[in-house]
Amino acid sequence: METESKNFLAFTLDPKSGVPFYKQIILQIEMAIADGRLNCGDQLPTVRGLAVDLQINPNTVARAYSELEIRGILLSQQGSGTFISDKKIKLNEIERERILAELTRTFITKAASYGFTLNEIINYMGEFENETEKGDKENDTNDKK
Amino acid sequence: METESKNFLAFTLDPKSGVPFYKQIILQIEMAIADGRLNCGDQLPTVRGLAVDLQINPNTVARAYSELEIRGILLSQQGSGTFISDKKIKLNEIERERILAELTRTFITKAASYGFTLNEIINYMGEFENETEKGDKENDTNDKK
Amino acid sequence: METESKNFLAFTLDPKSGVPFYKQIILQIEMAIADGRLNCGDQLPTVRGLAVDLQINPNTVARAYSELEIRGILLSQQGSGTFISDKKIKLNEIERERILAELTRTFITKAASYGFTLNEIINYMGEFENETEKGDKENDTNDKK
Amino acid sequence: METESKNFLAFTLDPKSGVPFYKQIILQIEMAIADGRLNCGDQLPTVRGLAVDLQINPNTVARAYSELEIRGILLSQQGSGTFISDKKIKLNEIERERILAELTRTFITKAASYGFTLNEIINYMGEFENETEKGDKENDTNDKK
DNA sequence: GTGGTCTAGACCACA
DNA sequence: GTGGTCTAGACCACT
Repeated sequence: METESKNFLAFTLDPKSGVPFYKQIILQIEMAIADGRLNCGDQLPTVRGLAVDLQINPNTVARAYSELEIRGILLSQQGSGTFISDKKIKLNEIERERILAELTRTFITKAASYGFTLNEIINYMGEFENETEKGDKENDTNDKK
Repeated sequence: METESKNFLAFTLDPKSGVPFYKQIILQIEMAIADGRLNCGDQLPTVRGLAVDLQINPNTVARAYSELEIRGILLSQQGSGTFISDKKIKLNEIERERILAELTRTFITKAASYGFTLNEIINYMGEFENETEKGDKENDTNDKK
Repeated sequence: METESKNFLAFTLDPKSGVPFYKQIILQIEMAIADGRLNCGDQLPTVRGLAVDLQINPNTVARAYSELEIRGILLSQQGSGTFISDKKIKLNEIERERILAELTRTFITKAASYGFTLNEIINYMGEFENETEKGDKENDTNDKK
Repeated sequence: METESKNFLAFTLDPKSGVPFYKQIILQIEMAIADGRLNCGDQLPTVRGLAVDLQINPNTVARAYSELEIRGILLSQQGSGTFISDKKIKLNEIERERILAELTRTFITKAASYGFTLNEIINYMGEFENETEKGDKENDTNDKK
């Protein structure tokens, strides 16, 4: 359950997380706006298209979009699509950290259940970073041409 | 809504959080295992005892214990109590590495959907580690005096 | 106390067996998966529907489904229903063999404690296979006419 | 949780089976008498000894023994121990098959949850038999000297 | 409509 | 004393 749109925006849904699908979509759109991956005027995937990509009920996508529209974050224009409005998202650091903490906690306890210690996990993440840096540089090179 | 056992194991419930009671109990047990406050063979509070302490229905505690038992983390025995399972994870190094890689990849992908960068994640995990260490040191200090 | 779904999936409960209702449901779902009557993505009867059919409390059905969900065999989604999980087991051949060997060894040791010989076990498994085949053929015949 | 006595009698307890410990012990003693591994006059392990071996409460072993004594299958003699009586065990084939069916069903559904098919399992058991035959012959040779 | 959570209270079986 | 099972019924949230 993962999809990548034109705008380097990847939605992922986790059915096991307990968080309802529509809330997962809302959160990911908000975060994308907050950190600049989505900007004022950008078009969002269509309700139907995103529903197909994520293999969920279109009503669920519609609910996420409509809630964001009510809050003034999205603008739906009949016939042309759904767009990011100019309203600023005020995602305070506390909220951001709460989400990261939740994801991290889940990850650590799951790894711990396989017998990995906190130290082991962090060390591995360090190696992971190094490997990925190499990959990133290669990508950078490709982008520059 | 708070209770403290002999081993510095305190359960607290936050009714306002929106997180179901039984999940809050599960999370606290998982974290206690992950950071070593609970170890193989340790006995947990009794279902009824914890229910009284937390002022909730015994069924709710039983549900939390039961989920952890299904997942192989606890072992309940009629008449004697509920204990941390001593499941020995027999994995060779290659399999261990493969599992950790898989868990990490999934975690990072999911975090990326919310706009967190790899650097941000690793930094946070560092803080995460420090917090746990701090807690341990405070306990050590208290214990020694 | 018997119900039959569209796909030749019949649940029956035996109150005299001493086996808890929720476990009887679990066993029947497991067997239906093992012999192919239930496949990835198939929807199960609704909690309330099955409860009415079996004339038991919906909580009892929910408990059975919930245990199977925790074990990763089912996936429940609020508002849409309960489905057979499409978990893809990614194991290479070596790991597969290791797991089967481990399971088999444990099974044979346990059976030996009850005085069953390896030959006896293998013969029984043969009959077990034949029974399932017979059932399948009967269904095939019924389907074709 | 496994122990082997002098009489080629191995007790195994499965805490996850749901069958109470005392019943597992009773069943295994009955089966051992029925198939000749235990004979009239044979001494059983002491209550304490078996409890230590199986890492369970002595009361549990005592309960199993006392239930068998009430049924005339065991005889306890103050100060000397517990012995098999001359009472015949009438374990009909139906009961025996029921136990084997239960063990087999559990084994098969567990293996199925790892993606093994019934055929695959049975084939593997065949190979397993061949390997073990070799081992048995070696043992036979050793025994003859 | 679907499943999820929680309560209250009963009864059973094991150690 | 311990945990296990089941019911009845309420209320909530998601699709």
